[in-house]
Amino acid sequence: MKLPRSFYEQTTIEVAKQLLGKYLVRKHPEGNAVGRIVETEAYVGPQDLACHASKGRTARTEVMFGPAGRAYVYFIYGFYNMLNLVTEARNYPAAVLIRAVEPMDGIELMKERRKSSVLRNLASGPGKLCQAFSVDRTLNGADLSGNVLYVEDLGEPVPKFRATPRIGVDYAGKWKAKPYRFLVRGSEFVSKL
DNA sequence: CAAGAGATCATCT
DNA sequence: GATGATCTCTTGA
Repeated sequence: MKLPRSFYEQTTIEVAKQLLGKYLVRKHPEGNAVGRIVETEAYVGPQDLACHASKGRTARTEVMFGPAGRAYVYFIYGFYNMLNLVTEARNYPAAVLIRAVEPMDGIELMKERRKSSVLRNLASGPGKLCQAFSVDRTLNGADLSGNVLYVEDLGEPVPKFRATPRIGVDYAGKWKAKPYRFLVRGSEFVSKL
């Protein structure tokens, strides 16, 4: 079943952990894409210096202040989109970054979009994943209870995982060391160990 | 292989 | 005007 809004209203850390092993589904006219989530990061609120919303409420961060269960997609480094899922209560800005998935369905389409035939290289990183799944800013604010982008729960238990500091947030002071990155143990589809 | 640079633009100062 | 929740390619050992 499709994860309901109430799922995303849990604490961000909890959502980030529980998303592991669930299935990210992207419906698209070209064809659908499905991947098993193997890596996430939690951005836990306004006090978290790694979280964009720590800079305040702006046009860009507005979505994170909205209700849980929507997509927060932003563009970075002039090249890449990042896909996040908004968590917690309205007016509390927090989200989970989807960092990597294991391709399950729509693999040919992903290979085309990524211009790579190496399975492990299709969605093993937040920028790659967005390319493979054709996620861009037109999906910013998209409701995850809709039929374009959502997460499917097949009732499987959350796989064994481990936690590390988040990637690429050296500027975040004491927050950079927090173990808010979660990876499925043993998966070869994560962005890096 | 590991390390480093370059690409390129929306967003905020 | 600076900078970033990245990726890819090149370099050199």
